[in-house]
Amino acid sequence: MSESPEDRIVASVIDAISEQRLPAGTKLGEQDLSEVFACNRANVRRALASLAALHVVELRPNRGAFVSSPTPEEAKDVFEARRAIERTIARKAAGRASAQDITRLRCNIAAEVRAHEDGHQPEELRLSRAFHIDIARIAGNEVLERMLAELTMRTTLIIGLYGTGPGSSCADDDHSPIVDALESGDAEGLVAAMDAHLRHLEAGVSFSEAKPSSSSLRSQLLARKGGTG
Amino acid sequence: MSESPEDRIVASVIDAISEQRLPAGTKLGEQDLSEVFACNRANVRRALASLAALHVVELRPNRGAFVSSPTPEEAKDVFEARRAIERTIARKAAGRASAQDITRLRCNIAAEVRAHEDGHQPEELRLSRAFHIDIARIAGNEVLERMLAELTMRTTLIIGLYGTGPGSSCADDDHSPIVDALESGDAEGLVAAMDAHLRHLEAGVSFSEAKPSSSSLRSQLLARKGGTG
DNA sequence: TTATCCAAAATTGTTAACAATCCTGAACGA
DNA sequence: TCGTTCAGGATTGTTAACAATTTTGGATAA
Repeated sequence: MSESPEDRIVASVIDAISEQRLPAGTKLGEQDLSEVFACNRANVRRALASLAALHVVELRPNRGAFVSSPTPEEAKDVFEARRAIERTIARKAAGRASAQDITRLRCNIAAEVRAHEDGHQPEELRLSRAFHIDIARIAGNEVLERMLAELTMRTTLIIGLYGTGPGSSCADDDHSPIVDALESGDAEGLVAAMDAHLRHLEAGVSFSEAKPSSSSLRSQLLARKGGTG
Repeated sequence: MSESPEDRIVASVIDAISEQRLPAGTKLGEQDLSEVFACNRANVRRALASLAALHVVELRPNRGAFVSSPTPEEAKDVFEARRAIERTIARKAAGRASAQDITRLRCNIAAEVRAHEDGHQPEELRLSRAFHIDIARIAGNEVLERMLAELTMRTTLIIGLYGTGPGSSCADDDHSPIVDALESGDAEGLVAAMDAHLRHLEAGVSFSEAKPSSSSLRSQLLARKGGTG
């Protein structure tokens, strides 16, 4: 334990965004955050600076911090960068996955299917992200893993802003062929499966419409913390 | 104008590291920074949080902030990630460079050669980094560009820590073939030239030795600012 | 000499108060 | 009705003082 308040804020906000509890554009007031996380404003401000450096948050001087709203341009760049990163990760992860890794990934997919059938989209999104990050961990490059973590989070924001229909997120079981290729050690097959999956994901967004949104910050952030206090 | 103190600190520290004025492990004291940049400690602390999020700095609780010291493992990961990013950038930049871009890049190379002949290594390093980032800008993907900016900075730290000999940094004119391929629009040739360059760069480091270092923070940071005031 | 201890100095971490800016909403006039 | 103006409240930005921790340097003893 003994995690600094700053780290807790950063992790919680990223988690909340990754599960679409915090939509793009949400204002992150300093007072609110300091109350939710039981710390002083100085810590909040440092956390917001970190989040801004990670492109999670936009800081507007004298206005406050807002969850980033990727532009269509930015969204295109994020997808392209993600394809490049995931290709590299896939090629490296092939032939390096243990039986235990495969089991864990299949278990993750099962949970995804369950969440999908239950119509529990936030959980499904969280699991999908965990799936990709797990593969990055198997690849064994922490720098790439961290980059992917950032890009998947931004992808979630993009889908929340420009996604067409709830089913297109990660629903159709693109993940199974990925694990199959990973298990058989077929590097090029894995790269192809991953690329197809990402292009499928990208096809599910349309930049013609933008969804404005507002939400009550407090409840969205508290969802993942012990809310009894 | 009208740049926040925090942004100035972040930019200055990154610049200083990119020119090897600030070696790995240098302590960045809050008092020192607040005096150098004429601002209060709150701003310094926020800037350090941002720098930590960018892996420029390590924060040790109750100890302070230190310029990151990449481990050999991390160095390997950074090189690998950089190859992946630069390949993608190169493929995209090919066939998209204007005549003006080519001229600017050749001009940059000329300046690099001059700096090299003058034995002015910091300037050479700065120009080499600018060269790569310029190509990223030509590629037109800001996300990849920002990632490369971070990776090149970390590369500089790695070379400073583990580089063998001053000549191996970027000296041999690997950059000219890159511009040639870029000019002729030969995407695969460009990728190959870039990859060869990066592997050449990577060959210039050895993890058997680590160079301890210390430096006087103030002078290193002030070098790039107007020191007359 | 070398190791240990301890007080003083320096540095980081926290807090609260104050200043500056922005947002809200009602009063006012065209 | 519609747009403007302008206090009042809320929020962000700044500052200084204080607390907690680490580092430093010398005194002491083996």
